[in-house]
Amino acid sequence: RCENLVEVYFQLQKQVMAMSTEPELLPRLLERLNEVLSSLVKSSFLVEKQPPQVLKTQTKFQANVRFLLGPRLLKAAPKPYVVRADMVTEKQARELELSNYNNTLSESTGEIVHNTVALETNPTSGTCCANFKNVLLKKIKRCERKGSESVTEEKCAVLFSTNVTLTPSNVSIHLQVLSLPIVVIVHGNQDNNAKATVLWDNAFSDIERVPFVVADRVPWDKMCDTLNLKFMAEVQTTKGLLKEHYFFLAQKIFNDHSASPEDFQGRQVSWAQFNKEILPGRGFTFWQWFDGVLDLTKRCLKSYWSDRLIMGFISKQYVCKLLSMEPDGTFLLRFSDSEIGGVTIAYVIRGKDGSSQVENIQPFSAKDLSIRCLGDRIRDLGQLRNLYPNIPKDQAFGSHYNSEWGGLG
Amino acid sequence: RCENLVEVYFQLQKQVMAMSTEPELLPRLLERLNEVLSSLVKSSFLVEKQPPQVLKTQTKFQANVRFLLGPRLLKAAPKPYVVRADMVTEKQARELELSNYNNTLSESTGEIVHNTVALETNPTSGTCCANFKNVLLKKIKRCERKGSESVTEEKCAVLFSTNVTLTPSNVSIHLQVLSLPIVVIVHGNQDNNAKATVLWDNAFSDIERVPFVVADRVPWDKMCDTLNLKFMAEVQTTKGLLKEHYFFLAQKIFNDHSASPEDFQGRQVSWAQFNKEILPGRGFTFWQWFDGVLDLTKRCLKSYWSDRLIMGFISKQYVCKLLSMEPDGTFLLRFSDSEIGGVTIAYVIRGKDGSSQVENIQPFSAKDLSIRCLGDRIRDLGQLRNLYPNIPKDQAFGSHYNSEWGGLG
DNA sequence: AGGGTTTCCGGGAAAGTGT
DNA sequence: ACACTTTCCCGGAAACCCT
Repeated sequence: RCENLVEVYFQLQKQVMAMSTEPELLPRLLERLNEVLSSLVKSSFLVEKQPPQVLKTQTKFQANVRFLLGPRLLKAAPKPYVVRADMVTEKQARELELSNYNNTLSESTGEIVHNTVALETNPTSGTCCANFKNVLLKKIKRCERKGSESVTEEKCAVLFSTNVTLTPSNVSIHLQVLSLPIVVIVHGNQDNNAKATVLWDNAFSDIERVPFVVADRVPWDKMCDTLNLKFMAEVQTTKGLLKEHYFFLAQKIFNDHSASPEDFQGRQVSWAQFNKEILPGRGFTFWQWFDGVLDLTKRCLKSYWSDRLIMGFISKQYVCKLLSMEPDGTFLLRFSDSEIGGVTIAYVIRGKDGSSQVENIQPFSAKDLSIRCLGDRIRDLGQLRNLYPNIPKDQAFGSHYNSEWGGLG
Repeated sequence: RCENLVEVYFQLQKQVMAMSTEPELLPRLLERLNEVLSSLVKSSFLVEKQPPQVLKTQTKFQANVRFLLGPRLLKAAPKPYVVRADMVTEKQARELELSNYNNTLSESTGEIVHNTVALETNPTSGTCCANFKNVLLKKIKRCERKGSESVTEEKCAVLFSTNVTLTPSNVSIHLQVLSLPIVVIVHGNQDNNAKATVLWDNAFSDIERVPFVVADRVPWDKMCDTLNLKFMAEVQTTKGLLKEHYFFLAQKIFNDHSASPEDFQGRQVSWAQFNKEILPGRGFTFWQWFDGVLDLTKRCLKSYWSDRLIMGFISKQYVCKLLSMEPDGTFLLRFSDSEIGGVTIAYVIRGKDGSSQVENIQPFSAKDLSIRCLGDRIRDLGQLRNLYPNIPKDQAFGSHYNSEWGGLG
């Protein structure tokens, strides 16, 4: 608790003042003490509630900053101090960081409506906060972009700043703190790509860094962890991704279908592979596809996934190999490769002569599944008998059956 | 062409000036002439393109005012004159009218963005206009409303105003003109009711009136004409409403099922009956229902209506009487009474014993018909044979058949 | 509690912009 | 021509407001 540190400071100050026996040392000691105090005070000004890291213009959002030492150092403020929130570019953030937050901002990169809020000490909780509700970014001024950079790769931040005068010492001090990096969008169709930028940044940036540099390529292992955590967080499940899933994802993102799982271990994956390059023969990037899966699973398949009824991340070819050796009507579920946010059923038809043919049903989208849920659709399809490897479908999906046909236009 | 009048004025002025033989009369004559000029000039400032009479906040709209005498009287304007557009309440409009447009506006009842536009003379067309594109009403300040009045009954207007200095005489003059009355809405769900207010006002207001008074009740005959004109304009058809339709509508709006068509002729219908009172047992007013029919017909039934295949405005009871005397499979189309914007098929089933039963199919909405059109739906239904009175359905609807079953998820 | 009124905002459609 | 980016705006949902 940093308030204790302040107490230590004041005790030290007293001691130094008392120590008037060595007058030529005193000024230097005091100066040093003041520096320490200033740095301590500045670092106790924090963003308690971050603004959304994907921020849409013309859409209200919330944020909250807290001055930990406020209750101690602003005891009898004559008029309430006001905290400003301003949009700053990555470049501006970097300059601020370089100046050790001693510069002040010249101009912001986007107008925030209702961007000043009083810094108030709540007497009951003893916290000193400025609570931004109903803040709204009206318009964003984009930076110069070089080459293939898209606006959803551009990071900016909200700078919270205020001037306060500390009560006992009467020292005036300029407090500033940056939010986490933010990607500003103007329409929902940019949400995907903005999320990719934020995910990459959050996962792979060093804690101490020049804002907002981040590696351009990272070990595939780390990417796997990130995707796994994201999947579990987004879908709200405790069942994470498995080794075979990672293998499939590696094949997809590296577009390499000959390497072994071990080969992928040591590989590096680039930002371009993650969300710039179009997957061969598809109209979307790896992340756009993966995010589609996240969305579909979150919305319609959470319980199925958590019951491990969805193999999901597996290639059509491999499914074909697996199923062709199984009895008639064996099926499994995989995410569509060709369609964003689709899940498809693969099943085997085995002739009396022992010949086998693997069929893939036209993928279901979240919209389809909101009309009739997956369980019911599986029940409807007579050609499906056993979930791979060998679970009778009624046993596997029985608890997900919802309604007989009828009802629902 | 009022420019001629100006010429007459200038000639008169010259003559009067020349007529210095009677010096004591001169000042009075001149004064009178100036009055005439002023009134002439003022009345040549017109709204060429009216703003929408149902105006939604936060939605761009256009308008255009024209100063007919501009090209004649503003020949060498030093700097361009600017026309303002301001929202005024009905009360303010009335006060302006009373002052004969000599007052100036103190405050508007809603902020219009980009509300000043230059009054420019187009050299090629020789017109002097101020063209408001990209105007937008940001917010509306509602008036005090008494009792049961709804915001969609509130009329306001746009006041266009400017100050110009006439070139030859160097007289400065304040030009003002009001738009037609406007109902301001904030959401599409108010559109219905706003349209009712506007329709009533446009149809039943006197040309000369205090803004914006209008009768509270009007002869049913006039209402019929109005509904008919509205129907034809909205649906874009040359086939209007028929006597029997009016009779049915009268029964509905007056909630009187015993009166004869002649009885209704002389009746008065009130605004309340038109769009305030809820139809008994329904959740909507007469106009809301009628507007639903307009919308449905415009969007999905235009050609059917124009081919007179839709009886439409007819009561369930009367249909029952008609059909019960017809052979099996005789059907007709009527607008649903219970559902806004629905069309239903009534048909007769006749048993071998001669007994007959009239059935009504669940009404189709515009959404239903956009999925599969009415013609196809009639084709699908095997129990339908002949359109009342006696046209084989393939003959009546054949040209409206569109697709066999299949296609379309 | 319920209807009238307004705000919020997702997402389709179209316009604008750069290449 | 095309893809990226933004604006416009409909209409569902929720909040707000007034009984």
